Amino acid sequence: MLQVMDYSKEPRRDILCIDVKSFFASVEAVERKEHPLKARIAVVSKPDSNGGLVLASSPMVKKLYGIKTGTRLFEIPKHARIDIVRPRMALYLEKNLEIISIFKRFVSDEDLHVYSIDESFLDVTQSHRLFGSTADIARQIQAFVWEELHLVVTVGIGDNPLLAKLALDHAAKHDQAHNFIANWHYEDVQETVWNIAPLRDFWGIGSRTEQHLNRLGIHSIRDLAQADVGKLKKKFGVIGEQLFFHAHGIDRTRLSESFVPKGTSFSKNQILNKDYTDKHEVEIVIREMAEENAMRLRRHHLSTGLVKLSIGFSRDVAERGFSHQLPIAQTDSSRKIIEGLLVLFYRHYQPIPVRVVNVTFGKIEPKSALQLSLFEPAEKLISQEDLDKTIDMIRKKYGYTSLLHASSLSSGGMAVYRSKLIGGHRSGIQK
DNA sequence: TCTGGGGTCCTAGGACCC
DNA sequence: TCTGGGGTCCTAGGACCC
Repeated sequence: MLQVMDYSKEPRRDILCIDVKSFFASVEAVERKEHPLKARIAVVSKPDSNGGLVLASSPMVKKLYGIKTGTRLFEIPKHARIDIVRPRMALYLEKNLEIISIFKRFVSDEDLHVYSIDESFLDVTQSHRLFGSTADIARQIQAFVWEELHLVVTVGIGDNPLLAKLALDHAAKHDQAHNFIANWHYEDVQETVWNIAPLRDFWGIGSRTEQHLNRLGIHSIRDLAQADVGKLKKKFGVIGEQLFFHAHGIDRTRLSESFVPKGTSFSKNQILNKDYTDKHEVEIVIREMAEENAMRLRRHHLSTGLVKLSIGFSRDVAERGFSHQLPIAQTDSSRKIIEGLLVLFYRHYQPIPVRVVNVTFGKIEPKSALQLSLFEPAEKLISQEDLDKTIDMIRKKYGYTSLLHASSLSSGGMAVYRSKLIGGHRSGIQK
């Protein structure tokens, strides 16, 4: 007996999920006046290190060498005729904005949800009178993006955001014959959604959840749709229930309601170029990362009330590392933030080689008036604040490298290197 | 010799309160 | 005399996404 859903009460919207084919690599191709589908480019996170990671590769590179996102640099054959390119995040961000401006010709702001640097959802239910059918709108967007930017976009169409996203990932991206557009609706779930394999390719299922499901005898999306919801809920909590409904193509998210940018945390993550055995060198890295993150706070007139520090140990040891957080008085002061992080660091430090450092600020709030602490004389507080602002101003004008704390100049310091990065990647902007 | 970086959400267990 | 119980908040860890 097949478990099938009654879709008559489910929302039916006209949702597009759009992404740019091999976005970073395609932008690089266009910059070189090449056709994005014919170019042979791989954008690699750290081209200088064998451990560098492919962030995007041209369709041709995928086809000829099987190189895709996540491939390591050392896995790329030496003889391969591929341009290995350093990421230019600032450039991609610019192109992203141009593409979004094209979307806005077709939908109002509330019906647009920018999901990532190269993926957006559009609810075009209200756009038909002006622009025609859903498929017409998809084709017009493709045409505009091609004419104006020479980029190829792929479009998934569905009754809700999930179906649109699945249509995009599992059909549109691979289907050049149909002009990179795919349409999935409730009626097609059994022939489309249920056939997605392996499990981990499904949105929301990673390798861990796949293993867990396998242990429960669930090996396909069809199996998942036939499973006992009660049991899933018991094993996975609310996620279990959600997985079950997703397997049936059900998703009640309304774009116009869901689009509430959270923005509650800022984080900096860094895999060090070697294992750090000297705790002072780790401290310096923490200071730098905190400083950069604090600059970001001040630039946006925000403050944090919670600092988190995660330390990952070297792969050579059995221990994994630790992660701790500490509430602090709402602040944007580098000094206070660093103080909190170092409390965490020295409270939990063990003499084990460190390879990964993560600094996160939580409880981010708009900065109101100057927040005075009861325990600190007001004058001292203000002067520290002025100092931070001055430092930021100079850095904004002359670049991060123009002002470094003395500690950053020792061998553990990577601030200079990192200053050339935006979002962890080279910005491509000359300082 | 091989470790990207920036996010969000969920959960279990403990502290604390009434 | 009693191993109460529920709510809320916090923390650490895990899992996922692009």
